[in-house]
Amino acid sequence: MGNCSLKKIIAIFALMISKKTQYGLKALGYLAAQYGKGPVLIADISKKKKIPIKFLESILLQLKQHNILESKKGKGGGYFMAVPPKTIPLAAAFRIIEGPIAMLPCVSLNFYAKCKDCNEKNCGLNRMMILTRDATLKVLERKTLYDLIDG
Amino acid sequence: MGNCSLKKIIAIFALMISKKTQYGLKALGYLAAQYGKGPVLIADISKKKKIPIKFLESILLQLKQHNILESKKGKGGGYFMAVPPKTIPLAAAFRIIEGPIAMLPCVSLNFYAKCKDCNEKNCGLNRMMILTRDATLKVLERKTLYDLIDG
DNA sequence: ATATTTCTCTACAAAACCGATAGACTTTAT
DNA sequence: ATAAAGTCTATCGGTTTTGTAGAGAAATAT
Repeated sequence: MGNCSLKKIIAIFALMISKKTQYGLKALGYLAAQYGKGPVLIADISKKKKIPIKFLESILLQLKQHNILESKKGKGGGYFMAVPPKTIPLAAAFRIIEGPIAMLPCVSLNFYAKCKDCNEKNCGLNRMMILTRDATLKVLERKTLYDLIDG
Repeated sequence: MGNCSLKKIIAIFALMISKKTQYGLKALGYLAAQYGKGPVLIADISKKKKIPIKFLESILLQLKQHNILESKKGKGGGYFMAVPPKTIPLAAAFRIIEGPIAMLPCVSLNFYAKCKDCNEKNCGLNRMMILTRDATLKVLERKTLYDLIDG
């Protein structure tokens, strides 16, 4: 049927960043706003930003393992930013949270693999994807976690 | 955290492009190159571009239903571009095959959906995603199917 | 008319992925 | 010792992606 429910429309978002990344960036924005004020409870972030707590836990942990966040256990503990928010480009957070799961090999420098059946020196698609990639990176490398702060 | 290499970031953005979109855009590049030369067999595109034929069929059909391609049945039939390749922005093809170009529903022009649990007037993430959306669109609206032609 | 060619439509299914949760474990403060 | 808080492992169900199979419909050639 031609009837497109909202749910269906959302479902066809293929280029959309994942829920995980949305959660992660929202959490980072929140922690950026609290920078210098001491540890923030996972439960607090979860509540304020409406993020499922166990899911959030794993995201924060991952960010800690990549040295964007630090944590403190036990009473009075929590998560907090390891460095000033302005020093972390958005691109860095994206890279950590989204992770290298799949890719278009022929536009990747790090996980590069030649397109089989395609000479990329010649490939129109390759050329176009590089252009859009660079346009996006130009933004995400310039903006930082500080820019994620609400308000 | 200063050492966020360009390489890894690139891998992440490449990962957002589905197989379907790769196939579709490659096929369009091929058909763009054959513009004005009459119908091209699905089987021919499949063979030349190494795309699974039944998968390709559905993609081409979808593009036809959105008036980017035309087809002709029977002997001497096949698929061909409905209009000159230069008149179709990449963004149009992208939206048909993959869906929205924005990375979040709440910043999408053509597939907008409101964030629940988030006042987007205030949302830092929303602001950043709008910036990236505009950067990407600037490329994809300017470039056309003609630019997908190999060589 | 009939056979052939070619696109069209419906159905299905394996595999991968995503979002989310449960529960036990470790570390820290008091 | 106890409670608070993050850490780790394991898993689950549902959705999406990728791809296949096969019958159907339309155009063309003979």
